[in-house]
Amino acid sequence: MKANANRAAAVARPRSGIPGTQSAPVPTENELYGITELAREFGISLRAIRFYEDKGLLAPRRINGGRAYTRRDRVRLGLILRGKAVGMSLAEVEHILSLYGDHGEGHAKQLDYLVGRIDEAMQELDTRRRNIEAMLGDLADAKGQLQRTLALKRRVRKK
Amino acid sequence: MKANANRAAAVARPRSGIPGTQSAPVPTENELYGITELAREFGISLRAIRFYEDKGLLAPRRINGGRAYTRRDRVRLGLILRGKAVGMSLAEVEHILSLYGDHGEGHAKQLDYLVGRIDEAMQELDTRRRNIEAMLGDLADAKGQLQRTLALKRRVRKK
DNA sequence: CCGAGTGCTTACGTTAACGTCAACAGACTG
DNA sequence: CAGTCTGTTGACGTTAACGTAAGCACTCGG
Repeated sequence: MKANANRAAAVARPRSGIPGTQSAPVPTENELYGITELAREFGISLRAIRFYEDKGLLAPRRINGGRAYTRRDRVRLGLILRGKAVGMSLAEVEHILSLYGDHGEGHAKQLDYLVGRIDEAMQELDTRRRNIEAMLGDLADAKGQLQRTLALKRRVRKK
Repeated sequence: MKANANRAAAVARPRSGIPGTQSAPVPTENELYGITELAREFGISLRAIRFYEDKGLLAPRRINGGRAYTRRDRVRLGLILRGKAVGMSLAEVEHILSLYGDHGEGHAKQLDYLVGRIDEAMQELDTRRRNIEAMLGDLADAKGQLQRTLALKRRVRKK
């Protein structure tokens, strides 16, 4: 267990890796996470995380053979899981993730295209939301009907 | 093609089945549908519909060996597909469908229980909806950022 | 130096949700 | 009466999304 914490810290903080080699202080964007750390945080298996990587949804750097995730990776993982919770396939999630990239350099044409894709994605999500709202409405109806039946039963019984 | 329409009608309307045998006019709840009819209407395959039946989500009566679906079946099929669109598994859909049943006879205890289940289902759906709204928000952010970048590019170019 | 703990890769197994294919039955249609 | 259409029942194939297991590497505390 002690080794556990140490190991995790070793992956998380390069400064405790090989002393001297990683002395260059990267200005921003530090904070690396280990795979178990992320797995625990999000309540999923290591296997699942590696699977997402196989599918190209994550691309952690390698430190000493082990995977090291940045904050950005962490955010992406969150988006992946949220996408799944929303009922999207990993392929769809990948598609949406591509809309978040570092397109700071893209040509205007490409950026326009991206905006279009985002609009599409938003419309699909909206459709999904409407479906959910329809189901919620139906369930509310069913519930109301049940409760009316219940009220009748109770009234009869009281008499 | 003519045979098609005739066949479909034969399944849909018992009066053109075996003349004389089906002369008793059922008061309400007529209108039967054939499997291809439903498949076309909902844009799914026959195989899928039969599959849902295997899974216990549909239980059409049999007329002459063929499946005959009532309006109620049609509604259920709609719910199934909507459930799927919402990201539910068939098992979850089945669970929800059970909340719509003809519980006109149930004991008050059971009806109470049902109301509870419905509430649960509604809460889960609400969670899903919130997730979708979060994604929509994220996408809107991404879009806004893109558009600002675009505006800058255009302004520079105009100069 | 060794065993525990963590991680990596490879490969095979599994479940859900169908699709595809084959072979066949009944009923019109011409 | 042969052909076409619609429908039925298996059996097998497929894709997605992992789970499980095996075997090896590394690293740290004792």
